[in-house]
Amino acid sequence: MLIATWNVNSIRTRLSQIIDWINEKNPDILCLQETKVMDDSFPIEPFERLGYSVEIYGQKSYNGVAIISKIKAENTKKGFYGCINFDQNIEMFLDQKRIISADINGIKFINVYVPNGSSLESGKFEYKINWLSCLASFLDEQEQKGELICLMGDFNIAPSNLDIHDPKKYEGGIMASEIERNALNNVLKGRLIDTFRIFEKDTGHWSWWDYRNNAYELNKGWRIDHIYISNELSSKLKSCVIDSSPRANLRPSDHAPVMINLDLDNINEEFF
DNA sequence: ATGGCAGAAGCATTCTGA
Repeated sequence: MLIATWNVNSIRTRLSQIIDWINEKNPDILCLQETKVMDDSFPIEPFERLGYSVEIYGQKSYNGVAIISKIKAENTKKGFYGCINFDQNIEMFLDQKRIISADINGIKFINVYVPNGSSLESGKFEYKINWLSCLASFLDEQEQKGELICLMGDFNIAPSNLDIHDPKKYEGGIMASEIERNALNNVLKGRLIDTFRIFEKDTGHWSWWDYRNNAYELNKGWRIDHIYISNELSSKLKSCVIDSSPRANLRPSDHAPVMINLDLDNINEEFF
């Protein structure tokens, strides 16, 4: 089962590139971020023609997430719905459409677009840390229910300095601060593993390159798009790759898709 | 410290992103 995540930076601008990529890779599940469109304007038909069903949670201009899947998703939840462990006011998170989750093949897929945070001094940074705290509560609830998890998306955090092309320049700053890394680790809590790092221990692998300063041509990137899975699924994990090729397209997204291969053939016998 | 590049909204320019 091929499972992918891709921040496409506008579904409408990137539609033909996404369709081309689906035809090439044939993913079973594709989670999108930054669709930047309201639900009634989301181009569902091109995906349905290819045999996919589509779950969307969008808004005008900003944010927006979607789950495209061959097997129809069930129990779709949009936003921090049912976040009973969270003692803060979640009202502040309702206007930004950044999380959608659904059950497919006995696994809860959680697709996130984590706020960028702008800079450590910004109010947006506080929002980012609070948002991650709410995500941690959301994950706690799933764990209490015994769910098998695949948490994926654009996290806007480089988990370590190996994930930054120039750590001396950027460490401690936005996307590379201890505060953000601690907040991310509080989501993962050792129960979720970074699938990319199972296969690749070295630096030099990026999922995002700034549009500016010729960053892609100079290969000055960051690894901020991640796929995490429950420890219990680790024996099913066959690969994790970043496909940087779409970043070389004309009018590309600034992010590249990340994809795992999960062998779920016998999962029902094993877990249920 | 700032801007650089890109997309959306909407029609000049601003806001936002990372």
